[in-house]
Amino acid sequence: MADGQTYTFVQKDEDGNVVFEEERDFISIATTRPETMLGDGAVAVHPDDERYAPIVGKLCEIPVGPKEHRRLIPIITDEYPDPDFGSGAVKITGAHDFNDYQVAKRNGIPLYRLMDVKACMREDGASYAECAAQAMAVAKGAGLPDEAAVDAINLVPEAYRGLDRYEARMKIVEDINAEGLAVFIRDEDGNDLPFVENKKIMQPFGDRSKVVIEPMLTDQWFVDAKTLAEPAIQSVRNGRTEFVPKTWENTYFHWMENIEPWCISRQLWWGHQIPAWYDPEGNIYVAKTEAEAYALAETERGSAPSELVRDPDVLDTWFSSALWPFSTLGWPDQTPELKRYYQTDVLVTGFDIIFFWVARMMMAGLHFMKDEDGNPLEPFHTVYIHALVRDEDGKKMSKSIGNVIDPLDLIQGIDADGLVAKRTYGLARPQDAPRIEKETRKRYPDGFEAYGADALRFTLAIMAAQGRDVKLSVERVAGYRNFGTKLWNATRFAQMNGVKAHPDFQPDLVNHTINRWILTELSACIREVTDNTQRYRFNDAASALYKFVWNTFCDWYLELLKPIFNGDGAAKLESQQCAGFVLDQIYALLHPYMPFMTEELFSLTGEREKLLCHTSWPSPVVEDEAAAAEINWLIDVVSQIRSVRAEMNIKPSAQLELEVSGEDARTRKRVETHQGALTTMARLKAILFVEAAPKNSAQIVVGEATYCLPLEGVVDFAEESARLEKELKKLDGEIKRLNGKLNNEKFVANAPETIVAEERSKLAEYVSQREKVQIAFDRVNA
RNA sequence: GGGCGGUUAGCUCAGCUGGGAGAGCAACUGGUUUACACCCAGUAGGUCGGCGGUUCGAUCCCGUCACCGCCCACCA
Repeated sequence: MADGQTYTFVQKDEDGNVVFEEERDFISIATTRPETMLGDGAVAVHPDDERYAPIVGKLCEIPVGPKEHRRLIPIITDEYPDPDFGSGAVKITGAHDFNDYQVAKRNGIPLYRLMDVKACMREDGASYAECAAQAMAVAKGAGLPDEAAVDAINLVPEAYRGLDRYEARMKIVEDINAEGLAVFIRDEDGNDLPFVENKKIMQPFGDRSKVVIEPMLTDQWFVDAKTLAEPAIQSVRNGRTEFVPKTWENTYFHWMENIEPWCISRQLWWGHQIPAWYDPEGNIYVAKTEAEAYALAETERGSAPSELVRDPDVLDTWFSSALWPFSTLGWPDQTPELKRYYQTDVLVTGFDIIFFWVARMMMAGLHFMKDEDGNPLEPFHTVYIHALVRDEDGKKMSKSIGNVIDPLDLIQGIDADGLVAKRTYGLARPQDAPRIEKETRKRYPDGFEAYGADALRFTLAIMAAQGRDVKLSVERVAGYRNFGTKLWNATRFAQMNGVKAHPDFQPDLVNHTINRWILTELSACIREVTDNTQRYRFNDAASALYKFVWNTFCDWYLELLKPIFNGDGAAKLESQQCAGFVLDQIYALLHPYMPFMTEELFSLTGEREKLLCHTSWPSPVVEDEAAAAEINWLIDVVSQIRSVRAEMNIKPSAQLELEVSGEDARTRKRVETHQGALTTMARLKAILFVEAAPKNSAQIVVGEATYCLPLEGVVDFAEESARLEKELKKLDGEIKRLNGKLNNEKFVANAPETIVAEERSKLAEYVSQREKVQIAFDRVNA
C-alpha cells in the first residue's frame, strides 16, 4: 500500500463468523501474466466485498519496476470481480485483457500498452522514469490524457524493453521473488516459497499459428453492426425472409440481438484493400479511388495534401462475402443481371455460417439494395439450412483433424493405402500422422469401392433430413449405388422387350388395367415428389422415388408385364409404350438426384430432341381408383400365397393348384383377368373355382373370398393349424384393442367423428376377416 | 457458466398439424424361372432414454432427471 498504509483484512464464513483476521499492508492478487502488471491501471474489487471496503479509493503500489519510480494505482470497485474467487481482487490491465478493458473503460482507467505487434516489450517512447511519472499523475487524479497520449506512454522499464513477453515474464517473477514481494507459503520442510497455484486455465491459441493469443490495443475499422442488424432482424420477424427449417431463426435472432461492433479490418495481404487514405497529418479520407480521395482531401483541407497513404489493411473475408448476392451481379453498376437476379431466391447453406455469412448478407443487402419503390430489399426470400456431414463419430469433418472423407474417394474408389496416404499427408500436426493412419486402416481396411457421383448425391439427399447432422455412412452409399444399378437393369429389361416411349403416347387413352394402375401410382409419386421438393423435404422426395422405382415399378409392374410381353396383341403394344412413358417420367423425377445416370439412360433409350435436364417437370396423369384397387388386390393375393408357401416350407419349384371359393362376381372376373399373372407370380399350375373350400389345404382369406392351396401329402397340417391360430390371435388382439376404444364413452364423445368412424370400419373389417379365418381353422382341425 | 439440439429395430436414420411405429444396411430361411446375386421371395427384431403431468388417447405437447453432441463465453 502507498505510504505504508495498512488495513485489517477480515475473512468471514457463510454465517458471518470471522475465520481469519490479519493486519495487512498489501493486497493479494493472482496472475498468469505477471509482465502485464507493468501496465496495470488499477486494482478492482467488488463493491459488496467488505474485506476491501476500508481501502477502496486509496492507492497501492505495483511491486514491479525500478524502486525509485515505483507506480501507484487506485483501488476501485466494479461488478466484474467475483468476491468468492481467489482473493477477490483483480489487477486491471485495460490494454491487454478483454475483461479488464471493459472495467477500465467503465472506470476511466488508462489503457497502457506494453507490447509491440511481435509480442515483445515496447522499446519506443520516452524513458521509464518520465512515463512512470506521467502515469503517477493520472493515478493521483490529474485527469485522463487523450488516447494517443496514453498510448505514447511506455511503462516498460529499461531493463525489460525489447524482451520477448515470455522472457520478460520470467525476469519479472524473479525480480518480485528476489524482493520478497510475492505471496509466500511455507512448505513441509519449513521453507517459505512463492505461492504458485498449479491450475488449468483455458488458453486461446491462434487457429493457424498455434501460438498463444495476446490481446492488445490496435486501431481497426469497425462496422456499426447493431444499426445494420435491426432491419435484418425485422425482415425475418415479419417473414420477408424465411428460414427452413424455421427453428434456425432462433439461432439467427440470438446472434443478431446480441451483436457487437464488427471489426472488418485484417492485417493480411490478400483481400479487398480498405478504401481509406491518410494525409501526413493523420486525417482520414474514405473514397472509391485514390483520385477521389485526393479531391476529397483538397476540399476538406482547403489545399491539396502533399501525399496520401492508403491503409494497408484489407477487409474481413466475411465483409466481402456479405456483398456476394449483388457484387457478383455487377454492383455497384446497375447491370441487367443485377436487375434480373436480385433479389435471389433460396440460399442453401449450413447452420455453421448462419451468423458469419447469412446474417451479414442480410445486413449488407438491406443496406445497399433497394426495390423499385426504393425500399430495402433482402438478398433472398428463403434460407434453406441443410444438415452438416460429419464423420462416423459425429465429429465435424476437419482438414486439420484428418477425419475427412474425400467425396472423390467414394465416387471413384480408392484402396486403403491411397486413403491412408491422403489422410496423413498435409496434416497441420505431423505428429498425429501415426494415430490417424492407424485409425484409417482400422475403419476402412479396404478403402472404398467406387460408388459413383449419383450414388453419393442420392445418399446425401435422402439423408439430408432436416436435422442437425448427417453421419456419412458408407454402407448407405453402397445401398443407393445398388439402386442406380437396379434402374439401369430395369431399363435394359425394358429395351429387350421393345419398350420405347412413343411421342404420341396418350396416358389417358390407356386401356389395360395394369397400365392404368401404374399410371395412377406414377401420378401419386409425382405428386409426392413435387410436393416434398417444394417443401424442401428432399429426403422424403428421394425416398418416394426409391420406393416407386424399386418396389412398385420393378417388383410389380415389370413382373406383371412379363406375361404380356410374352404374348402378343394390343395389350403388348400399349404396355411397351406405357412402360416407356413411365421410365421417361422416372428419369425426369430422378434427374435432380441422379443427374448423370438419368441423362445417360434418357439418351440411350430414344432419339431425343433435347437433354433430359431441359425437359419439363412431370405432372400427374391418369388417376384411376378402380384400376388401383384391382391391382392392389392382385398384389395382395400373390403376396399372401408366397408368404404361405414360404411359411409352410413348400418347395419353390412345386407348382400348386389354387382353389377359389366364396368369391363374388367381381373377384371372379379379376381372377380370370389376371390368371396369367397369378400363375406366374405365385407359381401355380391351375386355378379352379370350387363350391366349398377343400379339406387338407392351406387357406388364405382376401376380402370375401377364400383361396386354398391343396396340400394333401405335401405338408404337415399341424403347421397350417398353428399358422392360422397365430393369425387368429393377431386379429383377436386388434379387435380387443378397437373394442376397448369404441366402448370407451369418453373416446366416442371426445374424439373427432372421422377418427371414430375410421376405427369402427377397421373393427368391422377385422371381425369379418376373423370369421373367415376361424372357418378355415375349424376346417383344418375337423 | 449461457444458449441450442439429440436419445426410435444390432448399425445409420425417417416418422411433417397428438389416433398403437417405418426405411436402408446387417441377421435368419429358401431360391441359378432368359433385367438384375449390386438380385428375387419370405422371416424375425422396438415397455420410441427414465419418471411425472395434460388428454378419451402421447414416440409426438408440458415438466423433470440421466446420458450424448454443438455453438458462445471463460475466471483474474
